[in-house]
Amino acid sequence: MSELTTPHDHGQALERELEHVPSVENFQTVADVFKQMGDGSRARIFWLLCHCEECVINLSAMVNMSSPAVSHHLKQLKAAGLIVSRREGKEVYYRAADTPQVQLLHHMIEHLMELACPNEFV
Amino acid sequence: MSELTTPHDHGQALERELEHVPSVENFQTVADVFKQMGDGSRARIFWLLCHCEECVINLSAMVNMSSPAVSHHLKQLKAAGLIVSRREGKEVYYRAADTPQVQLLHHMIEHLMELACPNEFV
DNA sequence: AAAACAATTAAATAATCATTTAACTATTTG
DNA sequence: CAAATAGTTAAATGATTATTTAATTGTTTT
Repeated sequence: MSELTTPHDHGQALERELEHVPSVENFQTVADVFKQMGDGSRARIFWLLCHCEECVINLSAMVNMSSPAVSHHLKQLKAAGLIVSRREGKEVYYRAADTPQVQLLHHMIEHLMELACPNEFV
Repeated sequence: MSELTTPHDHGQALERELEHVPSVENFQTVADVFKQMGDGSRARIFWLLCHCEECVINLSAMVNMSSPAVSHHLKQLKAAGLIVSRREGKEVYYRAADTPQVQLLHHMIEHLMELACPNEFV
C-alpha cells in the first residue's frame, strides 16, 4: 500500500518511521485551521472572543480597526466554525464557539505566546 | 493602566474578563508561527521532518513537488527556527528542531488532524 | 580539470488575501 | 414613515506569497 519510494535510500528505515502518513487533503484541512490564526489581527480578535462576547463596533474599537475589516475577519472565523454570533436588536454579538477545536486553538495561542514571547510574562 | 474603553457598554464587566490583553506585537509573533503551518505543503514537510531526517530530493519525491519549491519552504521553516539542517557530502539533510515550540506544533497538528479529519482515524 | 549531482537563488508569474471606500441591508427610534 | 445606528457586502487596491523556469553555487567523482 503505502510503499514510500525515494530517489535515494540512505538506509534509515523510512518505512518504520513513516508507517502512516496522512493524506494531502488532511494536511490541507489542518493548514486551513492554522491559516485562520496566521493573521495577527484575526488571532487577536479570536482570542478576545475566547474571553468575552462583543459586538462589532466594540471589537473594532478594541483592535483599532475599521468595522468592515473586522467584519471581514469575523466572517472567516465564523465560516471556519471558530466563532458563533447572535443578533440582539441592532447589534450582532460574537463569541468563540464551544468546541474542542476552539479550546485547542485558544490554549495553543496562550502556550505559544509563553514560548515565543518570554519577556511578556516576567 | 489597561483601561479598556469601548463605544458601547453592555455591562458585561469587560475589565474582569480582560485583565491582561497581550500586545499587538505578541499576537503578531504568534501569528507568524501559525503562518508557517498555514500552508498545506509546508505543514506536510514539517510533519515529515518531525518523523524522519531527509535530503531535499527525497523530500521532493515524498511530497511530489519540485526541489526549488521544497527548498523555498525549507528556508522559511529554518528561518522560523522549526527545522535544522546538516550537510553530508553533496546532500543537505533536514530535520525538525528539538525545541518545545516544535513539539507543541507537532502535537497540535496531530491533535487537530484527529479533530478535523475524523474519517481518517477509524 | 571536467562532468555529474545536490541544492539554492533569482526573476517572473499567478494566485491569494487584508484593507479601504462606498454602497447597501437590517433594526430601532423619533 | 423618516432618521439614525449597526453591520454586511462589493469593488478596488496594495501587499504578500507559492510555484515555475533558469541560472548559479557547492561537492564529489572520474
